[in-house]
Amino acid sequence: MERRWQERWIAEGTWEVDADDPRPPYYVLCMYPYPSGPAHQGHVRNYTFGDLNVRWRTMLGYAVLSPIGFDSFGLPAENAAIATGVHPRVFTEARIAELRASLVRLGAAYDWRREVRSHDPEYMRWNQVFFVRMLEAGLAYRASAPVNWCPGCRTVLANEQVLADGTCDRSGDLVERRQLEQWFLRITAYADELLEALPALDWPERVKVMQRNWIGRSEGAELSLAVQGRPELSVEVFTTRPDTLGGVTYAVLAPEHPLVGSLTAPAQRAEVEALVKSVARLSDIERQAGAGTDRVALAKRGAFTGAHVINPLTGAPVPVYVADYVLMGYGTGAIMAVPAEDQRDWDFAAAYDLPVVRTVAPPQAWEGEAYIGDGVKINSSFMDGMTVTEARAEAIEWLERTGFGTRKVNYRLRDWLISRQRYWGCPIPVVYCERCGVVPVPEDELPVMLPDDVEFAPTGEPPLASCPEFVKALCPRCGGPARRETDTMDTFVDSSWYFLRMCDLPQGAPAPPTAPFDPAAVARWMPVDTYIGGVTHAIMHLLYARFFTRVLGDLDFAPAALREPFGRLFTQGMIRMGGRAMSKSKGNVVAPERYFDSVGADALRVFHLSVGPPADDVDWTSQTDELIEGCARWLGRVWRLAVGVSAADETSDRAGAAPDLALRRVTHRAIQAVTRDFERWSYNTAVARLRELTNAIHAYLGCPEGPQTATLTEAVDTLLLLLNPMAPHLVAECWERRHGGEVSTQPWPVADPDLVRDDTTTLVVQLNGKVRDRLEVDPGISESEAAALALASPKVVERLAGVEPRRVVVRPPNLVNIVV
RNA sequence: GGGCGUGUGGUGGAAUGGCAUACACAGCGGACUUAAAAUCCGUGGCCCUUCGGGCAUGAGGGUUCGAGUCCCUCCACGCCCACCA
Repeated sequence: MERRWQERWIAEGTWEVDADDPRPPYYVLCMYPYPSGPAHQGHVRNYTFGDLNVRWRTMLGYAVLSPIGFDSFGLPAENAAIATGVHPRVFTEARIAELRASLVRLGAAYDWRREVRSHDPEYMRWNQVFFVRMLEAGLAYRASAPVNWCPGCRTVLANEQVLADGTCDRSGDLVERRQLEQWFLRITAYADELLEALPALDWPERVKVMQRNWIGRSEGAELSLAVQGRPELSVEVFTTRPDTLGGVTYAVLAPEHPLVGSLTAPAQRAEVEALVKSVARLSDIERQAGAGTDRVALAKRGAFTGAHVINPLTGAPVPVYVADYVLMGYGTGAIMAVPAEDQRDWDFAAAYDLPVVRTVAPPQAWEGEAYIGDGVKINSSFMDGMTVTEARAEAIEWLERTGFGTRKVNYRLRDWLISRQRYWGCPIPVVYCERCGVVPVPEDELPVMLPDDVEFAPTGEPPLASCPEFVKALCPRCGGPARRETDTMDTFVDSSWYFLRMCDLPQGAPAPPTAPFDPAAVARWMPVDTYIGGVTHAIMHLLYARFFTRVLGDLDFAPAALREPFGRLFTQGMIRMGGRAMSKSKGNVVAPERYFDSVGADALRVFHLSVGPPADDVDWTSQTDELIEGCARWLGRVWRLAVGVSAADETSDRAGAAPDLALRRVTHRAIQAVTRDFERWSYNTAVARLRELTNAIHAYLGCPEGPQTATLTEAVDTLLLLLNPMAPHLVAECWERRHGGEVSTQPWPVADPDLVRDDTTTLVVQLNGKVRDRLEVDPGISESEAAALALASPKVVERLAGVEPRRVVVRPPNLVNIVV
């Protein structure tokens, strides 16, 4: 039964919409999946929520754009090639076919003409065009940088792909640090805009907070510390507390800092070099192992350089140390240390016996060490007596006036490292010419395709380097011999603009397109109205996509006014089993296919909708199969009501009686409740309301007066319409049998306000906050009537026993609270 | 260490400051059946002497006529970030 509808929806193009559709546009999108094979429960959950929105918005009268695609580049395909020798393209396309089949079996409504696959040559071409244009615009650049090298994947990773414990988020190997020439995208140029646009987004607050923290804007000052006796040298430092200048008793360079060599005196050289060498060997996790107050560990990890810098406020020379608690990757890689007002500096100072000068008077009973709170400034020259806030502003002005420093905003956000030393990705379209240097491949020669004849086994060299025909190139500028770039792009580049491409018709467009997407189509559909995916993408994907959308607007590919790609974002919870995320790599997967075969896709969909709030995690337990069975049982009841209740059960010759009115009330209240629940992402309660409606219809069938056709038809039809976005196969079949035709474009039912309103309501009578009686009253009851009724209640009279109430709180028509 | 979130029956969960436990799963009882499955109906927090009461939303305070909901302290769990200067 489900298959028939799935085939029909595809054959008839039921879910295809075009840009000239007269209905108002609405764009529903689920994060496009990495094709790892047949769908897992996380996919089912995600695409069920998406499909519900597509079908519901369609019934509300929108032209709903519902595309799908596959994030088809990435490591697993390449690892499979290493393991089995199957080409990544062959492997990937087989996995896509499996996942696509699962999505079809789920009954999800897609416009398949818009399918995007990252590894399609046309998609690669535009990736590469964007890169070249960004290179021209100065938004892509090449730099030598300390990078995260994963020995298992034999590649460099983005900061975001290194987990908190210093391991690779894919292979779990301990990540090493290496210095390599890499390609970067200048996302930091957009840091402020990405930060400032956050508040206006209709996104979960915690995702916004994560983005805000990741961008990590902090205001302060950058200043130069003159090196004593070396007028040609100075140490640049960033601080958020310029007011604490008077407390600077030493300075610290990161071990990788370029000045370490020139500042270190001969007498200290051996010790400093030993420290630098030992730190270079450490992974991030080992480097952080002593973070906190472990002074023994700290004592091992710093060294005096022999040099001094001048404290600009006091004019006093202070020693310069090298220590690994200062990170080259943040700020300037050097700090002015204020032990009195920074706990890390305090710890280091204590370990190295360095002086502490307080510049903020701590509170009276202060027994702690560093004091970072507010207070009165001391030992701070012209700032003495000020508050910290005042002193901060004054200090910056003083720095700018004296030329020691400038106001500075610093970001935690780093530029986006996109180079990957892997095969199964989009090649970076540049060549290296002996004479001209870095030269982009001309746009009419794009895309640079991946050669098939390469060595996949890890060699330490990128796989593309193993193909001489690929590497050997002619310089587009001088025609001389050149070497082609052998790195490919981070796959997050692919996922940063696929939603724009989907506004067009990648699979149906007249070839060859002259643009990555039609700007008019983008203007019509974008931004995505409802974007649904896992919270795991809260930082990387969503931030990169926001950045890319802005860049493409600024480079005239997309409408310049389009800044934000995703207006409303919903992040669904994870599926867990045995306390851990359900995933293929952990081997705790319960495949959806077996439920498609047994209870059907509709029952599995309803399970995912009903099990709990969509944003919450779901625990897959021994009880889950019973819950899914329960969903299937309910759908069976609906089926029997819709197509099994014969005319003989109905009598149509009776005027509307009490049971009819009661059922009509339940029906119309269900419309109201389900509509509200859909708006607020509360699918579990929407299912509950529909089950109540089902129960009410059952009860109605058994009422003494007997069921009436009109009432019954309205209730069952409404049930079907409200259920359609959840269980579309069942409803499509029932609707066709009852009425003929397609249910998918039926209008969403509208509740009759007269039927939603009660003609009586329960008035709760409380005595000192405890419920003592319940009275059926008119909903329009007045305060005085309600109070009088409550006070007249026999149960109240008995308990009051003549005592005069001190106060009577009346909230008609729901509650009267009598206080004695 | 910082930030955010969660804690309600046997289980998943429901509840604009106003009837706590909707809806479901499991359980129990019944109808139908030779029997089972399926289906249908009923029951369903805990305690007390059943009438009727009393006590229950992680613990303890507070605000309020009234708190699962708001405020404070604490406990437990989860997630994100983390020598970020």
